[in-house]
Amino acid sequence: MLLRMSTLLLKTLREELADAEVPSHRLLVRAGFIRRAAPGGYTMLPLGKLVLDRITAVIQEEMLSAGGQEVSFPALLPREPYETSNRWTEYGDLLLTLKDRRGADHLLAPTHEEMFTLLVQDMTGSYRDYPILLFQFQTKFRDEARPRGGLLRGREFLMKDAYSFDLSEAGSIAAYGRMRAAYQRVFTRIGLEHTIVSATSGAMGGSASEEFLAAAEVGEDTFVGCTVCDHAANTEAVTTPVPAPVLATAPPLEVHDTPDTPTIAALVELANNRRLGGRDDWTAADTLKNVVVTVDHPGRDPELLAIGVPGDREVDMKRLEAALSPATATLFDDFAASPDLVKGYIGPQGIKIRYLADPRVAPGTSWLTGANEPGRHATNVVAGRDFTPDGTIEAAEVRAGDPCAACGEGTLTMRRGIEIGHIFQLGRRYTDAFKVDVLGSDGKPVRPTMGSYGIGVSRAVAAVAEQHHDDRGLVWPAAIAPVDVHIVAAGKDGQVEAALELGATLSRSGLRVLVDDRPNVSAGVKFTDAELIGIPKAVVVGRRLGEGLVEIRDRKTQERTEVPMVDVAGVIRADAG
RNA sequence: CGGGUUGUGGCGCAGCUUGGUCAGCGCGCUCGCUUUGGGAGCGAGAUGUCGCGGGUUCGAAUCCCGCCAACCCGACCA
Repeated sequence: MLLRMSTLLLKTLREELADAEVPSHRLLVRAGFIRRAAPGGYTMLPLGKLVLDRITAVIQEEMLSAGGQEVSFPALLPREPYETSNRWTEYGDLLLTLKDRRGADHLLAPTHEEMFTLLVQDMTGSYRDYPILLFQFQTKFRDEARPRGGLLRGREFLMKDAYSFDLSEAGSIAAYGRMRAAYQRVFTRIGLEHTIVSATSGAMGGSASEEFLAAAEVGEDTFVGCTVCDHAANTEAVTTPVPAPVLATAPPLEVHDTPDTPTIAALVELANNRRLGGRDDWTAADTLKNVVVTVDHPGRDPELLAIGVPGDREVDMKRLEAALSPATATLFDDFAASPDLVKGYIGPQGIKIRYLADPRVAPGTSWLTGANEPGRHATNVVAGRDFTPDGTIEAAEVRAGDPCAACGEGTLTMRRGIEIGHIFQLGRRYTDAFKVDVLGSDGKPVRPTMGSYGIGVSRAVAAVAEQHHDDRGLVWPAAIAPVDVHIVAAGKDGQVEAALELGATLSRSGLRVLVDDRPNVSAGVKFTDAELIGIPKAVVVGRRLGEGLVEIRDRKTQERTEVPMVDVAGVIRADAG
């Protein structure tokens, strides 16, 4: 393959786009890989399409060698299957729906669990047909409230989704393991430094769930690692170690007048000033903060729910929603309408609504909390004695330095990442919904269990750009660079002709080649563009052409070496992906 | 969904306060000549429904109303 810059649909921008913030977005636009075409929708220009296709090829290769079979479903689907699985409502506003000319409801699919399940139901009937692993590349649609970051979060994006169907739990776990390994190979091959973290499965439903996060400052996911063990988790999935049971030796509950203390800070200050309970060492962590939220279950009436967390912590709404999924939660503030709930002075004792507590609010722990009367708080409020939560919930914010639940020794560190892959065991959620049964070897019906495995392909382009750039531009990993070598004709005197000739030679030897043969463009411009575009190797055909020498530049290391023209293919090939 | 900021040639911006040679600048683009190893020089050009709709006015990029879009922030605590 040989591309000539003089004819390539490419326009690099000298100046920054005004509204591009994140590095990948800025650079991909400036270097001429993508262009915005719609809110949350991007056109892949020739260079961008080449990268996308190379990533696609890597994924396809690994999926096939993991035993996958490729199919392709429509993106435009009727409502019924999603009605059956309940996702028409559960997916909420994120689902991009439309009506056809007859008024019938359709959707532009956000993922394709339903269609894969129906296909397998349609085409299998016997245990002999299993196990099955299917995958596709497909444009997915989500009606994002706020697309951002260019390719990082769009309303339309390319995704590889795969689904495994097994008749045994062991088979399903094995499929999960194979896909997990395949994903590691994919991300390693395309040059993404990634961490596998425990996750929640969200609106897709399911149990065991892990995310592949590419570390990047602009990532929307926060994940934790452990200083001692190799535990890693999305903050949404972090579990809080339950403190050792405390003997219930606390003195009886006592109510105090605590005027003007609607906030934890004011309460702690007053408690110390007045030596509440004979102490002057109260801290926010001794208090129990009770937050009321309105929970919206899809297709059901909203419910009021109180959440109890130690007073030194905020409620993390993302963690809360993950814990309540598929329901969504909003902070409740209509206290005028609920006289039972005294804003700023809520306590769990005798509360009339459902009450879920942080795991730290373990039986036997004693708290300073609201007395459910204006201007009054209670001390020695003991969990399990003075109140019993309706359950525990992981909704409190996670902080660096929190103890690790996995090993019990280390503490948590926090980083940000881009979700580039998500794998989870779906179980029978969809095979149940569609009543998929096949005949087992014993003649009895068996219901397949599923796994679901997704990779954001277009997002991966941006993730790679986030991880591989410098102040001059992009620095593509060799395995997915749009081409292997960028030949720059630096000057005059037949250098363009020589560059094209060299390009043709390299191309015949199987390399992907881009030749900057633009006439009347100065060498400086060509060098700057080459660095912006970020091809791993550049070959400069320039002033020593007469001696048969050209310069090879490594984009990443900036290293320059002069080599005889005849050796170029060998040197490039040694490093090409 | 809320808040903030912004919409003026392909890109980046000025002009708006105080309505009337305000349709302007830089980059890019076209043509010619020169130049050619680090975003070249000179000369000559082309490109605008000033986001959209309505209103005020003799006259609107500029003032008023409505809408749309983009970007950023927040999805905020007892």
